[in-house]
Amino acid sequence: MPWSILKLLRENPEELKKSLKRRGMDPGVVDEAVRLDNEWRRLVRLVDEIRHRHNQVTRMIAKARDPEERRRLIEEAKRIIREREELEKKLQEIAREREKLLLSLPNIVHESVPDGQTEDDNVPIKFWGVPRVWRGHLEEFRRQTERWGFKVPHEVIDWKPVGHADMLEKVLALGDTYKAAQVAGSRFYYLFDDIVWLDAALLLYAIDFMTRKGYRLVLPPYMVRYKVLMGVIDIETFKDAIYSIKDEDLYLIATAEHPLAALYMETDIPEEELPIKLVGVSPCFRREAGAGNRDLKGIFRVHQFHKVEQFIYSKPEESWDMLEELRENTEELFRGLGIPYRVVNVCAGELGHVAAKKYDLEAWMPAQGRYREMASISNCTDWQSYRLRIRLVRRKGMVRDYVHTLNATAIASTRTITAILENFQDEDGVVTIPKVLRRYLEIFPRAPKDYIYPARRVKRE
RNA sequence: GCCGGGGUCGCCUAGCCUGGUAGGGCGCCGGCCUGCUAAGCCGGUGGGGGUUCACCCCGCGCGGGUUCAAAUCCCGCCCCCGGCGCCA
Repeated sequence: MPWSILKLLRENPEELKKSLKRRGMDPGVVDEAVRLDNEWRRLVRLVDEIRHRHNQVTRMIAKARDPEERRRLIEEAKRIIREREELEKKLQEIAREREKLLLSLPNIVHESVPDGQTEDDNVPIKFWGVPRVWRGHLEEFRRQTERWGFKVPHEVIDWKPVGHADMLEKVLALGDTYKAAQVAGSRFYYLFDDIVWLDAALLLYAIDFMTRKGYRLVLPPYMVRYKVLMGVIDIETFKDAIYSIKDEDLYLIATAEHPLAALYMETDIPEEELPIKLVGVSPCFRREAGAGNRDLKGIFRVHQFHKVEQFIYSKPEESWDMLEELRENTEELFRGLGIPYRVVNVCAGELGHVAAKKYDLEAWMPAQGRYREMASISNCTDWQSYRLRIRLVRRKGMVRDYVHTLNATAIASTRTITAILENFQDEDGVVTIPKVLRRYLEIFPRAPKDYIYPARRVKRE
């Protein structure tokens, strides 16, 4: 019984309740789960006993030579079956309920995760870069940094930067979300020319960086079966995020994490092969059903984008170090781009079912005067591997444990583009392209190299 | 999409026709033996329950059915291989 949640449920249900309370969930499900688990175990014992009796009689029939004896035993077997069927029905019912409830339980919150239920309760652990802060945002900026005791060096500017949505559509005129809305709906987009080059360059930058670190490059399926999704996300996320294919058991992936986690489903991994480090590249499709009217303008929150994703299968005892490695990778990528950011330790209530701990990397957005999520870095411990039956086999004693899975954004194209548009525009609307992207652009004659120029003059009041 | 062949306990494989406790090899784990290594010998090797080494149940791609009894017979689905068709 190596699954951490079941283990805790049986050995220390109070701890499990605490974890649920920290997530702002009803801890009552734990009592219900304990009750169902006990009842299930009781019924398993009963049913096993009857099956045993039936097996005994059945074996005697095979041996019986006397026809009268045989007839008598078959009658006896039939009688036992009638008795068995009733209990089996009950067991099946309880087993289903138990399974449903167990699979609905969220991951156990790690002790280093801060309390809290909203974004405001996330705790910044570090700031990097020298953010440009418009004079009108100064007070807001101080609140977002000093509240946590950080003194963040920043450059004060007197002109107000243009928001990423207006930069894209009005200043640069390289995106059209109105036409896209007509064609596909809101939260879709057409991108043109330099922005498309930028998208491609960002992906290559991340792929190059991650593969140099020894991560294996993977292009995964963009659609997966229902069974796979239930192995990697919870039912709520499924409803809010996942697009399905009509008349097929296929669903568009919301991130490469899903097919990467499933790459080893129903597999025993020898411990000497761990950690397995992958970098996936794929489009991501998200319904954003729970998003309401948030970020309706521009390309910050959209139904499709490209992402380079880091993924690690790890031994349980190494996963917390791996989480820090993934965080460092993502940070290095954003430092390379020169985008000022902070890293927050996401509070218990905002974690999502799957993760035991999660960091978000948030870029400073000079036009909004806020840090906004660019990347997220999670340790899912054995939550996914239990469901997908991914185990590691230890040589010593041939022990089977569940591996730990971790995932992290390397680069999500559209979001990173919004950060570039806001951070690297000058007063005239010219956008400077991060130097690290140059090598991925210079081989193409028509790609921009150093700057993206505005289509029209920036009007300021 | 059609026709044919196949999917067995980590890997390979026997058993299927003719229903009656799933056998062997490799690998691995533990032990014995042995100057060392190798070989050899013995036991173990999936999931679950349990009074935790007694024992029991389940497990032969998945799900149903027939039967006292299903790896074995029947039906549906998934996947793999070969052939045909279609196709960027």
